[in-house]
Amino acid sequence: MAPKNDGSAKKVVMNKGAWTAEEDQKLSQYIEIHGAKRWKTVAVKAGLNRCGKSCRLRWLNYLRPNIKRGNISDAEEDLILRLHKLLGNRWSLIAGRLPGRTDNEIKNYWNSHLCKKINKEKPIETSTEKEIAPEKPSRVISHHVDTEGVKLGSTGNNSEGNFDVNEFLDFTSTTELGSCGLEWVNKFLELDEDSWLIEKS
DNA sequence: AACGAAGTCAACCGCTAATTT
DNA sequence: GAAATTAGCGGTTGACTTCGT
Repeated sequence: MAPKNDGSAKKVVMNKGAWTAEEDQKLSQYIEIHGAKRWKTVAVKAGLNRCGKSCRLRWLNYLRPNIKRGNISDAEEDLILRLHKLLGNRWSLIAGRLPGRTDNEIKNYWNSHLCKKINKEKPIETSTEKEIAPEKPSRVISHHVDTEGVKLGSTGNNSEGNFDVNEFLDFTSTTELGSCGLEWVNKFLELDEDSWLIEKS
C-alpha cells in the first residue's frame, strides 16, 4: 500500500492511505485490551506503522463498536438539516446527536447530498445560512461559546444562565434515534433562533 | 465498449484546545 | 505559569466508482 521503510533510511516512514484488514485487526485488538487513549502509544504498541492521528480516525470512523454505516434514514437526514441550521458546520456536535454516526460521515453526506439538495430547494436562502454559519463558523462560534461558559467536548457550566450547547444537546438519557428525538429540535426551532444567534455574536 | 465527467467517501493536513509534565 | 504533548475538529484532497454520452 503505502511506502514502507526499506531499512536503509534512518527516518521512519509512516504508512499512509487506505487501511488494510490486518491493520484494522491489530488496532481493534490492541484497543480491546488497552483501551482507546494515547494514540501515539497505541500506534506503536499495536505494531502499526501509522501516526496516532491516523489510528484515532480509523477507530472512531470505522472500528469503534456500534458504528452505523450508510443508509442514512429520512429522520436522520432531517435531523442533520435541522442541526446544521442551528449549529453550522460543527460536524462533531451534529454527529453527537446521531448515535452511531461519525462527524466524517455526516460531513461527507452533507457535502455530497444535502448541500445540493438545499441549493436546489432554496437557492436564494443561502445568504441567510451564511449569516448563521459564516465561512469559518466552527472555530469562531466555538470561541464565542467557549468564552461564555460552554466548554465543548467537556463539562460546561452554565453559571451565567447562558445557553449551554452541550447541556442542551445532552440527550443521553432520552435520545434514541428510534424516536429520533426530533421533538426537541422542533421545540428549539420554535424558539427565537435569530435572537439567540445574534446574542451569541 | 470506451472514455470523460461527476459523485462519493476514506484519509490526510493544519490548526486550536485541552491536558500533562 | 510555561512548555511540551496529546486529542479533537473542520477543511481539503485524491482514489475509486458510477453515470452519461
